[in-house]
Amino acid sequence: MPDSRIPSGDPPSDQSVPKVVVSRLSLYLRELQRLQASGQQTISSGQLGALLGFSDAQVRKDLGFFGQFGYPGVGYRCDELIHAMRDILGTNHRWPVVMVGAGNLGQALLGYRGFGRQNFTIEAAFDADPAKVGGTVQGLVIRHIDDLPRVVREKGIRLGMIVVPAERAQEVADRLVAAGIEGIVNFAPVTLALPPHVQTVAVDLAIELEQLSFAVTNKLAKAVAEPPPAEPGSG
Amino acid sequence: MPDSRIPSGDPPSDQSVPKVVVSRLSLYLRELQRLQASGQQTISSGQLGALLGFSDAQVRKDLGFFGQFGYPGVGYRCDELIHAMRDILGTNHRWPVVMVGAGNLGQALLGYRGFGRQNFTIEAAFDADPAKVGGTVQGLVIRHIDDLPRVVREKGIRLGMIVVPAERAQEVADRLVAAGIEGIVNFAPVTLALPPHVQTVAVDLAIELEQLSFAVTNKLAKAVAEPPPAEPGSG
DNA sequence: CGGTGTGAAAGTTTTCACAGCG
DNA sequence: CGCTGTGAAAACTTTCACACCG
Repeated sequence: MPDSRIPSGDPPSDQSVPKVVVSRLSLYLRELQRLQASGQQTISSGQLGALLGFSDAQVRKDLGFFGQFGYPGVGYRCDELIHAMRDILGTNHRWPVVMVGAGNLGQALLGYRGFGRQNFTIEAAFDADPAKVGGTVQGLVIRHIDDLPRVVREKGIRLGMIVVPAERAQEVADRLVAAGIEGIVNFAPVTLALPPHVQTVAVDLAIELEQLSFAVTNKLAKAVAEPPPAEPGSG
Repeated sequence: MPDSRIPSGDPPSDQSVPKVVVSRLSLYLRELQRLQASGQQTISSGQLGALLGFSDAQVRKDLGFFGQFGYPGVGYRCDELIHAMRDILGTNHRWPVVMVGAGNLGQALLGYRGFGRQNFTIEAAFDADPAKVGGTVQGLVIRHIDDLPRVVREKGIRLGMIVVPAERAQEVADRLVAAGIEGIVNFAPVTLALPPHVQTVAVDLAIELEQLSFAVTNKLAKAVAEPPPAEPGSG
């Protein structure tokens, strides 16, 4: 991997943006939405950073990749910044998603309300097990995986989630790619081999615990993210 | 965040190890276990890297943080390296884990077989909902969250998972910390405020899709250079 | 040979520090 | 004033390249 950057054709910059910046963008957005819901109108880079354990400079630098959104002496207007960030991340429009694998985890994901809040909808769910096909989960009929190409085409779906056992994940990935899917979230604990034009994000639940195991074992000192209001005057 | 490094008191090095190295370690381990299961005895840094999209030098450098594991001209012996990596990550011994939140996702996690393979066991599950407490999910009785401190103490549990709605996550985190938990995997879409000695790993399912949305959107934007729209801020 | 381990170089990301603005 | 936006410096991570090994 020569580079962790991303080609970008965005108006405010023709430069590439580091992946880690985009991941922080999602955190900023999540925090901003919470602030907005609690009625806050504006926020400074320092405040936003403190909530997430980042420095003020980091917040400003990250946003600077995409344009100028702030007001000197004031900070950022929550509503404006939320709209801008959703434009950047692409979540101002709805994303229909297909899911393959209607086991335990897949069924739970079908019921997860958090996707809708960010404009993602699981439009169709698939499985290869005849015992599951035709059944209804969370109001959605499970379809046979052979229907995947037709559904993807008819509904113009670009994103997919893989929630099948490790042994079947590569095969499912191949079918998603063949059906025209452009991005995959992979919950199976394997690394997928995919053509370079297909984007992936991997989530391995056991690895998350493993990272924690290391951290706890090595008693990592965390120098960050202590936002409770115990600190009176920060000046 | 002044530093993403980790103080380590390990024998082979008293140097600190970047977090990103530890995350790759988990990927190496996962791949090695797959190779071992398929009967492969040894593997070179180049082969292992190719399976994961990393360079040979990266693999060697990463391993080099922890010691010398290879044989020049041969590569690494899968069984030896697996054992060494599990020692480093701390998964050569069993980790009992508590889970708080027995909703859709929590119940699915109780049934997830992947944890056991890496030596994690969900020993107890908790909820605050009286309708759920006392019920059995995946063979485990759901307990009331008030029992948390006692169970954590009696079973010597150090890790916890938060699988409750966003609004309740901080309160649950506080209770986990009060009970003596040292590391938390947080599935709720909020950033937790925690004392620095408590480790966290965050998994936000909507954010994973959001990252994909960005990647897919910007990969396709090629020769589309439009004039910058008038920005509000201090331009 | 084919491969590891590792300094040194190259490249990337974060922090610093300050001009400038409302 | 308080805060943004941003070059420049510092810190960190990855890649290179090569001595050395079986």
